[in-house]
Amino acid sequence: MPDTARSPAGRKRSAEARVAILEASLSLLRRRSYAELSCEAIASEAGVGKQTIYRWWNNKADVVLDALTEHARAVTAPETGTLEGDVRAFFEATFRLARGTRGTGPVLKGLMAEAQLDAAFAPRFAAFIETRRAALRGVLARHPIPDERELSALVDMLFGAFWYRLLLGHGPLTPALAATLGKLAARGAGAGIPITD
Amino acid sequence: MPDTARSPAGRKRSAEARVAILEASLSLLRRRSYAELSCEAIASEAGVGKQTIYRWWNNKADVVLDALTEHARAVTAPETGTLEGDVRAFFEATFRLARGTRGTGPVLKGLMAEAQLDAAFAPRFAAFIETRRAALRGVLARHPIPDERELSALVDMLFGAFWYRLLLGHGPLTPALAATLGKLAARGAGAGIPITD
Amino acid sequence: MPDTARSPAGRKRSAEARVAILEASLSLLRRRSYAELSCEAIASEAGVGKQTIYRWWNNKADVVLDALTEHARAVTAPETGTLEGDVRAFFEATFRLARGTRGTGPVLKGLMAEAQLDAAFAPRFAAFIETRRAALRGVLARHPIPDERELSALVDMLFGAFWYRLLLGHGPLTPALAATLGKLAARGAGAGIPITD
Amino acid sequence: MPDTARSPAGRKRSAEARVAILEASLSLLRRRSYAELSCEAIASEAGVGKQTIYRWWNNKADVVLDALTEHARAVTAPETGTLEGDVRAFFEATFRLARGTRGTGPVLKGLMAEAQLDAAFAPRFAAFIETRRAALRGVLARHPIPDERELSALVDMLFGAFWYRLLLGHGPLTPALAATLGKLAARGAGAGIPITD
DNA sequence: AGCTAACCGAGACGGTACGTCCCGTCTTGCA
DNA sequence: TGCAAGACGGGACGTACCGTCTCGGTTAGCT
Repeated sequence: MPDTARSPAGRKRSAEARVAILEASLSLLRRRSYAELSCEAIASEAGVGKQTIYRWWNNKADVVLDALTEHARAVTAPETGTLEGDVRAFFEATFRLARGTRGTGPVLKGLMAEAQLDAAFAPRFAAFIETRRAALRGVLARHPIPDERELSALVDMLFGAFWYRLLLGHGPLTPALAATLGKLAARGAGAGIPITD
Repeated sequence: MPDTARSPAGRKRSAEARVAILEASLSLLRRRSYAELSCEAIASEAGVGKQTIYRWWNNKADVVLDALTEHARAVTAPETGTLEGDVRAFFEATFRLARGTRGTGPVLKGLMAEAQLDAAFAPRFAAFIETRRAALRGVLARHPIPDERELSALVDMLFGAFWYRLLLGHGPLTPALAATLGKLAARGAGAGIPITD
Repeated sequence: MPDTARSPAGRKRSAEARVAILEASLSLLRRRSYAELSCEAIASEAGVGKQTIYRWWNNKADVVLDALTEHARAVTAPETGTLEGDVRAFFEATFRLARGTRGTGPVLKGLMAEAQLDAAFAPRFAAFIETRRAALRGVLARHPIPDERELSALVDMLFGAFWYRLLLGHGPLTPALAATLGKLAARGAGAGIPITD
Repeated sequence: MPDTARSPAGRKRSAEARVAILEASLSLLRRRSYAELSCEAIASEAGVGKQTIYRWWNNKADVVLDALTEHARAVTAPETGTLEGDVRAFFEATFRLARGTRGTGPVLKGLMAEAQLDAAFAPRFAAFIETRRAALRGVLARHPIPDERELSALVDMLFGAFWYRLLLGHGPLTPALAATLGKLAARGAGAGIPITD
């Protein structure tokens, strides 16, 4: 008995409506801030009923996260041979995306904000974030890191610096910062240094 | 001519109303989340007209930041003699506050969220954050750090790790993490290592 | 091609909400004065969102006028054979309604007040008033009135006396007054008198 | 000792403040409607504290009634020899005032409205109105009117017509109307007609 | 070919909070 | 004590969105 899952009766989900909603979200986010976005505005912009949004998503954060994931390219970190170079390259790419043409940075900030205010959204956003953390872990794993606890802390420090600057805006996300992060990461990982703990 | 600064005409600001509002905010935050807080509820809880809130603050974020600043003890970082120890002590104290009895952590998350959504609030929150960054810089300044750029990045990495974990909640803010941060900071600062840049 | 008038899209107006609002208005007006009435109280009493009121009416005056029109019985003026008798009967009925059980008088006063304070409401109230004026004109038209100008003035004098007493309250709206109005109207209409203008 | 009434201690009432308030009211009423008037605006316009208004008046209606009484000329009705002529002259003057340069009409409408909404103001406004009614009674008293009840009704009909048109605005307050009122009043008073009641 | 269920757009619904306006009262310091 | 200034507790305003619900109409797969 291969498959008892009956194909559900009734009309199928409209692909047109789905992409219209996702694109309307991004289109509105180009014109106004995340805070000014509303599900009503998305529905209106997309030429779609509000129910069609709430049928498939929970709220605007959910929609935007979906839209972002859809359009987001994975940050590709070329292998440079050294941990310093790999980290530097990873964050140069990350920073470029955050500063990017379509203003991914502001949207990320909005989603992070929503994750703080909406307990139901938090795990969904955390899952999205986890993919990025995993990517950085993958980069660091190319090189010997003595301790799991230190590796975890290092990932948090590196991404933390990124988010901290992104959210507070007290300093720019420049290639120079990426370089410095690479250098400090290399030292912190104890590249070539006997750990004397 | 002693002082030409005339005392402004009219009734003085009521200190009772001010503290009633600040305490009502904190009282409500003990019972419900920051997202569920509203200016109307604060006014009602404080037995105060809404206008009295809007006369002196812009929104709930402003009120809560004020209340938090009022009640916040400065994180005291004892001198331990080593950079590692100082950083470790600083973040042990910081983590303790964030986990603290009155739930400072969730409130900080709410304020950070608000700073992302309300452009007018962002600089006020950034100023609050800046006092904490300055404190950490003061701690690091006890020890030789070669480069201003690296110092700045190190501060962002350390506080970034704190905020990153606080906001995402993927890992705990334990003394063990504080210890690891101290260790990595010491290495990153190049303690005893010739910088070969 | 029978009918191109498409039914408008979307959910239909709720008849329950409409009558709940109108009845809540009247219910509240039985307990408190028109001035003390508020749209918020109506919404609360009716178990309805405020927006549902503002979607279909402009303010409380609009709602109350609607409610009044809904429940108002047309004043029926029996034919008595003479102008004096007809006018007398008309105003006996009118006075009875104004003194009436459900306190139509106070509500009329409130609406008249609103018409003075709200330029947008004035024409709606005037239209309501016009139906009453037309009724009286109909009564007078049963009898020969020499001049349109005098007819118009007579109508204004008769209704004016009613409103003047209703609004100022310096004299009662008794059947005796209705009788006197009938008598004066008959004389003013020049019953049996050659007009020598 | 005839008078123990001590002259009250403290500063005397400021005449400047009083006239400033009354003139500010009229000045504002020239620019905006009665409904848009507020005590706060009067105080601001007069350069006066709000308390100074509330010390001597109850609300804006009280102030405006005072200002109106202050500036109002009594309507003078010349004796013409006939009841018709006297009434006509009286209402020509009355209409002229209502249409007048400073827009007395709209202000009267506002006060009448207020009298409906504010039970405390109603008797004060009624007293003001009574002076006008007494004036018209005086005019009619020059001529023989058979019955007190009819005299009273006639006054209400005449003033009623005036107020009815003023409040509803369905017809103009022209000299022609004054003439018609005079004519109908004369007939109603039974000028030369044997009352056969 | 019809049935039926789920989809779709539109938009009204009950509800919450917003930020503003004005009320009438009170406090403050000066005249 | 009066006065200008203006903060205070309070109440209602009219608006914006929330997330849910009804409409009438459309689009499939299953009988």
